[in-house]
Order: sequence, then C-alpha cells, then structure tokens
Amino acid sequence: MNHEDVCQLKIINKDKVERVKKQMIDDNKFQSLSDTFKTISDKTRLEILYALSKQELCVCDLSAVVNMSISLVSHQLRLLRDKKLVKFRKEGKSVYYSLDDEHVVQLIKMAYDHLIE
Amino acid sequence: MNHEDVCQLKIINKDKVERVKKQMIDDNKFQSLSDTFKTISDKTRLEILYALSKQELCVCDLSAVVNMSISLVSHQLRLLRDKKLVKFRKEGKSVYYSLDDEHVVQLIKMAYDHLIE
DNA sequence: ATAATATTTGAACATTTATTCAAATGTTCA
DNA sequence: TGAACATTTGAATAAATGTTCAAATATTAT
Repeated sequence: MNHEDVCQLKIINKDKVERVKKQMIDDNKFQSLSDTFKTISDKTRLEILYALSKQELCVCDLSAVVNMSISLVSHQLRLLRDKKLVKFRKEGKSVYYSLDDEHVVQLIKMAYDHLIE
Repeated sequence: MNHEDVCQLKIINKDKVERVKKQMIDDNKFQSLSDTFKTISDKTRLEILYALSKQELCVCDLSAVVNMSISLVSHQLRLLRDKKLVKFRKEGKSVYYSLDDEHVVQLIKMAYDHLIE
C-alpha cells in the first residue's frame, strides 16, 4: 500500500486537488531549493558567509572572526566550496576564501530584512 | 582550552580580524536567520508551503496534492504552525490550512528566481 | 450512544548533519 | 633536510531531524 492509495481514498475535494496539483513545480526544483536553503540554514555557515561578504579571509583569520575551531571552519568551507558558494586562492601557507555567489548573500540580506527586522 | 585560546594563537592579520569582527551582526540574529532557513529548507515543507500559496487546503487534500501520508503532513503543519508560517480554521471534521506569512513565500520565490533558473 | 471520518499525537526508528579529535598534507624557511 | 606553520581530511561521536506506525482525540451523522 503506497501513499497514493492512502491519499486517494480520502480526498475531499477532487477538483481542487487536481487544480493545485497541476500548479505544483517539479520535484527536482523543490529539491534544489531545499539543498540551497539547507546549505545556508546552518548558523555556522551563515556566519562564515557573512564574514566573507565583508572581506576575503584566510581560514585562520576567519576562524578567529567567527570564533570557531579551525577544523570546523575548514569542514564547512569544503561544503560551501562543493556548493560553489565560496572560492579560494592560495598564498604561501595560507588559503584565502571569498564569496563565489553574490546571489546567496543577497538572499540572506533579503531574509534578514523581511523576517528579522 | 576553549575556542578563543585556539584561535587567538593563530591570527595572521589582527587588524583585519578586528575590523570584520566589528561588522558582524549579533549572534541571535544569525540564530533567527538560521531557524527560518531551516524551517523552509525541508523539501516536504517547501512543497506544503508552495501548495498552500496556491490554495487553502484541508490536511487530507493537501496530503493528496503533495503525495505524502496524512500523518507526515500533519506533523509538518504543526511545525509550520509553531513557526507562525501557516494558520488554520476548522470546518466540520476538516481543518483548513493557509499561509500566515507572505514574506516566506516571497523569499522562496526569490530563491527560486535567483538560484534555480 | 455508536460508528465513521479527519486530524493530531507520541513513541520508535532511521537518517542526516554538526562537531571534535588526531593524524596527514602541503608550504615556507632556516 | 627538517622544523614550524596553515590547512585539510577521515573517523568517531554527538545531536538534531524526518518519517512511520499505532493509538488518541474530535467532530459529525445514524
């Protein structure tokens, strides 16, 4: 017995359901949206992104700014790299990170304006 | 040995760190942002919110639209209620849910426009 | 009152995710 | 080369979250 069976037995207004169903966007777009929001929904990563929006920083200085262990910051930077939200350049022993996606910062700013203040 | 000790030993550019640190917004605002993004970052909840942005729906019809079990939908609706993103009214045996926060839908729309397309 | 339907709830389980720690890598400089 | 420093990595642990199932509640109709 799958979901479809379960649900179809209990629909109250079939027309309405069909109409809204037609308006739904497709599954993998919900997935992409979900992935993006998930990436920026972690407090640690939000802080990192925000700091980098002000200034390119090496891992070490960044971890001092956000007051977190270097290892943790490095792990999160890798994730943000994988999602193409930050980029990096190497200089001597240090690795400098900066934002790679202005859209995301704009999104955070919008969320901030709309929801927090 | 706490984080502060760890990090302070390793700062490379103290001025830069201090400057960015001053620009950081305060901790509980990052927390609020994180909470909001977390709430809308689940694919299930995104679908629910999107469906409700098109049409007020009872739990049963909603679960048919998003093709998920009634129990699951109900659990997620409770969460969305707690976060004040949806409201409800009772009519007979049914409970009709609708959006309580236009901002969130706008945010999802923006994310969609900026990041997906 | 009893039965039928719609929804909610709690507990259990499964899965994902964040964080820490220790070790490994890569770079510079003596 | 070897010591010192910056960063990355992997494995282990801890914590949070999503999902299912069965039972409980609430409303309506017989």
